[in-house]
Amino acid sequence: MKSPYNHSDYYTEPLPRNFYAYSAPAAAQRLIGCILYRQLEDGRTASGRIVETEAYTQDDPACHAFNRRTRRCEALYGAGGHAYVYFTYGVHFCFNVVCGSEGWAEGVLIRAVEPLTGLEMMAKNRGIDTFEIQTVRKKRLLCSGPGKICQAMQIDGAFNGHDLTTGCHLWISRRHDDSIKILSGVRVGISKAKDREWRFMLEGSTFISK
DNA sequence: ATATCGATTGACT
DNA sequence: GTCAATCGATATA
Repeated sequence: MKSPYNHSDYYTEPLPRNFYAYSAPAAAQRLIGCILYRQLEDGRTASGRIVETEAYTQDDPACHAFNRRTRRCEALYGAGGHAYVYFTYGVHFCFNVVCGSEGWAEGVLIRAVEPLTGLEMMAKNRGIDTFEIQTVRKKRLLCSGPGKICQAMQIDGAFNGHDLTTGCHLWISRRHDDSIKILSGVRVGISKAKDREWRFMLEGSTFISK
């Protein structure tokens, strides 16, 4: 029952590889406002606007790839435009967009998304009553955190290394509005390099984490 | 082999 | 505000 997604629309087609060929802090800002798409095997889709990101680089003490090249963070060393998905706290998955060039680890953690379509599916995945997400306040519960996004959009370890430029299963499309403003701040939940202001947020969004 | 802790979340005081 | 859940990756020996 698979229904291919319609990529003829300028706004829904996946961003090309070169979109990601920037260092993480730059890529993290480029990704604000872009649309994250998830299509399940059965054809159902969910999407949301990326409103919060964080940058991590190989020479950054807070990065998983800081000490050495390990099995877990191998995907971070790939070419830009791939996914790095890891499991943390024994409970949650977190989704990163690999950026920069192959051989140098850089990634952007997607921390919060404004739900746009597929809200019922996301609510079900999050264990939230579909009737309740009518209000903005309840919509926030769907994707206002990296673990929540993965649970809502069914992103798990199987997506580690996934190519985001193919437009299949999981991809990102361009920003619709270029007049947005981006706020920055310190990253959340880390113990090293706390001072770097590598967290970026869409100004005015009510769908930020925390 | 064993110990520690984490790019989090939700429940509870 | 505090804290448990829960497990794999990593560090240390």
